[in-house]
Amino acid sequence: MIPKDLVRDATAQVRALVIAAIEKAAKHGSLPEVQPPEFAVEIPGDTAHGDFAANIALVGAKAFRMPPPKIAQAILENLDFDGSFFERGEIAGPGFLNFFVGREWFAQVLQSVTTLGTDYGKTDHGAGKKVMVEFVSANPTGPMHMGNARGGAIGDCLAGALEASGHSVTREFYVNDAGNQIEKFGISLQARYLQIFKGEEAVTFPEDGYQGEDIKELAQRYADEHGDSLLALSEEQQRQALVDFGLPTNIAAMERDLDAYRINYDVWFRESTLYKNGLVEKIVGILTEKGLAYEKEGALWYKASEFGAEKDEVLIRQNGNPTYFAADIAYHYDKFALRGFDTVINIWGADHHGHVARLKGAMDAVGLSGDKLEIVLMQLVRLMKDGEPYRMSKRSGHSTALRDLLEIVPADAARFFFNMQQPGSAMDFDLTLAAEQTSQNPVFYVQYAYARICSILKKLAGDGISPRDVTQQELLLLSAPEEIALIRRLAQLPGEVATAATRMDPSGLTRYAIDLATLFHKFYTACRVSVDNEPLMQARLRLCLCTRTALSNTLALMKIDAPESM
RNA sequence: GCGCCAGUAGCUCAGCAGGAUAGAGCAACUGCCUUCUAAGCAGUAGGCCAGGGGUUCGAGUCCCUUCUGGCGCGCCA
Repeated sequence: MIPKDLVRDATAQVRALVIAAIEKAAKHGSLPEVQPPEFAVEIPGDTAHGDFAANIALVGAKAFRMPPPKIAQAILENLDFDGSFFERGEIAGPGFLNFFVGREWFAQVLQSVTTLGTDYGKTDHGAGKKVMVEFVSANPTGPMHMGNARGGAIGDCLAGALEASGHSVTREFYVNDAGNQIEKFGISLQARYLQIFKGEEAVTFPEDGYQGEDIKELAQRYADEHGDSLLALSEEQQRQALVDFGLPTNIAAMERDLDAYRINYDVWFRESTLYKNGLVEKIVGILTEKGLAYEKEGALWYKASEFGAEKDEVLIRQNGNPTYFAADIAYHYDKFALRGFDTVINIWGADHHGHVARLKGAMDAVGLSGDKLEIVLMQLVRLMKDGEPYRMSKRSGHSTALRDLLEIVPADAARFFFNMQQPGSAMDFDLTLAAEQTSQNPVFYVQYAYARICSILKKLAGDGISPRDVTQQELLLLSAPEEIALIRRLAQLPGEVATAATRMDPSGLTRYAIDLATLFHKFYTACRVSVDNEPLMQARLRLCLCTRTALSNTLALMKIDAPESM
């Protein structure tokens, strides 16, 4: 049995050791016989405070009715480290119990990384739970913008973290190919199309139409391919033909752009199917049956305020058309009730936060559980160039398209940058930094560490030296502070991945990668791999290989390349 | 007006669900390449964690409040 996560194992051991010590102390009478409280075991920021620390004495002051240092003392005296990773403990600060692992633990970490290889970092935290991540879901009436770019990077990397931590993941794109906006799309295309043949002045562009150049381009493409054949048809037929042409064109373009961004979906779900298969109707029926719908001013309303929303919401408009909200309830009903997802995660722009409570409430209302719906809200992105806000689109006044971004910034850098911050914080995307291949660019910093490792291996191979199996005894030769610090961080990858999944925030992974790179660079500066002491050289070579594995696995999970040379 | 999110070094951000002296990177300054990639490393400097109250052994972290910024509050999506 190969340990997958030695940090988790050691943490569990600390817990068990402490509990056992408390019981023993209670028997001797040095601690009162009471139920010990919940306590935390964590990795101290300062390694002088041990490898792991427990705050039991601090949180237990009330329960034991003793001052923390005394509690810590009683526990410490009863700790039995036999057969554990640990060799000693001590009391520090206001009453922390600090634990120090034996050197064998570090050797075991390297053995674990070596054996697991590309699987290192993966855990079974998720226990095979079915999770959907729905992200980007950009409006198919136009090109994707920066918000979609950020959502794409976050969603895809989060999906990666969920997969690596043992979930069964489905990546999904919701295509809004129905409703009002498609109508608007139709009339906009129609106006542009007619303008081509009748002149711009002859046809007034609708007030609330889509102004973008992309609409003009689509109309032009239709005209190029089909000429003025639409002029003979009815207005409705004109719009229909243009939508039937424009929608697939736009969707194909999104698919292509996302593919260049390394995002590939398992499912492209069409909103229109919810109308075709009657699911929207069914939802309205369910709510009506439960007495949660009522008529007012010719519309059908749902009592959203009874399920945590600020106010009631319209399901069916006066004109008989269902609202977007009605379709969204049906869509999420489909996700949970019909397709059986245990958890559904939606990545939304922060401007949709008003929708969160009512959609969760609606899940409860139709007899499902709103708790299983997780919404990750991300703040908007501001593009910066040379320290100033920047618009690079030629289309005046409009937001920048994802495909324009990818022409300037490599997908590697974009995916990395969008995941350097938590989704919840507003982001300035520094184009200058992301596009330039300089030392300041964190992506290159990390990739450089990887390339450096590869370079060492190549150099040694050129000298006829190749890595061989190393014994635990030989791994114990790694004792420099830089070596120990690097191994300690290597050990944390499985936990980092699991945390990213649990918190639904992949940004810890980019920080981890940067950290690992830093620690490797420090090791590189302090310790030479190619030394006369053969066992030590092999141990260091092993450390290099393990670092390469951890870096590579971290980047691979985010679909970021790790180049062998730079 | 009501609601949501945020305010930490000059700039961009961390701070692990309350813990030990508040951390990185960039920018600035000083050092380190005859040996595995200097796209690197070491060091210096930089802070009333927006302000004010509270909760307790202990608060950047939790509660209240004020200020500032962003975003919502459609029979739009």
